[in-house]
Amino acid sequence: MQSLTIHEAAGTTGWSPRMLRYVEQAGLVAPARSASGYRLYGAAELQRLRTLKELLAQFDISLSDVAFAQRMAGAVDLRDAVEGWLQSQAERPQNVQAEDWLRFEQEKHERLLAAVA
Amino acid sequence: MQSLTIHEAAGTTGWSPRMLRYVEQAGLVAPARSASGYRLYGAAELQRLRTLKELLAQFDISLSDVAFAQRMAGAVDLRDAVEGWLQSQAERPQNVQAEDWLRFEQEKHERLLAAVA
DNA sequence: CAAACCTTGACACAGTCGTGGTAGGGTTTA
DNA sequence: TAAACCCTACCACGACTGTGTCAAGGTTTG
Repeated sequence: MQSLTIHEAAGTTGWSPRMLRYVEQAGLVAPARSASGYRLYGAAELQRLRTLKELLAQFDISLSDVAFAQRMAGAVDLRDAVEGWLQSQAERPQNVQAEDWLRFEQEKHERLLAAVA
Repeated sequence: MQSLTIHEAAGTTGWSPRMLRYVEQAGLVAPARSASGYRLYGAAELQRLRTLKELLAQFDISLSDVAFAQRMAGAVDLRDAVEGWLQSQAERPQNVQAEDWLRFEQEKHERLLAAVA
């Protein structure tokens, strides 16, 4: 068996057991469960936990920021709404060329395809 | 002059003056200023404020979520780091085809170009 | 000039985030 | 079977979000 319990996983990732449960609740890293309900962390989860910790520290962002990014990545309508809103500011003055619009629309379609696939 | 003061802008957007200052502090809608420092809301700002309100209500997201999305849109390194992390989960099991990687890399490069342009 | 605005800064307060505990109750294992 | 785990469900507490209100002082305008 190459799965660690929550306490062992905490030891090798730098998170506390308490935080591992919290991260799971946030929907970011959900380990498998044993028959009796124990969390079983595999190599993939451990790696994700380590890189997550690094991500938060490096950019000084929060778990909820990453959770929001994840939600956006999975919900095309949300993502398009937010990106559309952001698009409406930045370069309204002068520097909006037709090409920007084309690319924006094209990427939107690609995302739609990706979401369906 | 087609610019409204903060109180007038509040009236036509549904935000309170207090919240308009808060939204500005969050970096989301920054109106121009008069010589004496008064906030001057133009048509573009008013529109952005209305659609922002709708965006928050429709998806039940927070100002800080939108602020984070804006930060990601402007910082390629942050965006790539977060998307890369998200990429590392979802479909690790079986359904990762080479095409997905190609598209991911290609979009990364496009974003780099877009950021420089 | 006085009323009615505007500005920044501060206090307040409920709600959420990030964390650590603790309690009551199963599971594993020496 | 008893120690050492694990689980869920709470309480607590500081920091931040969202929002209102108030204070001290400048600006616009009837």
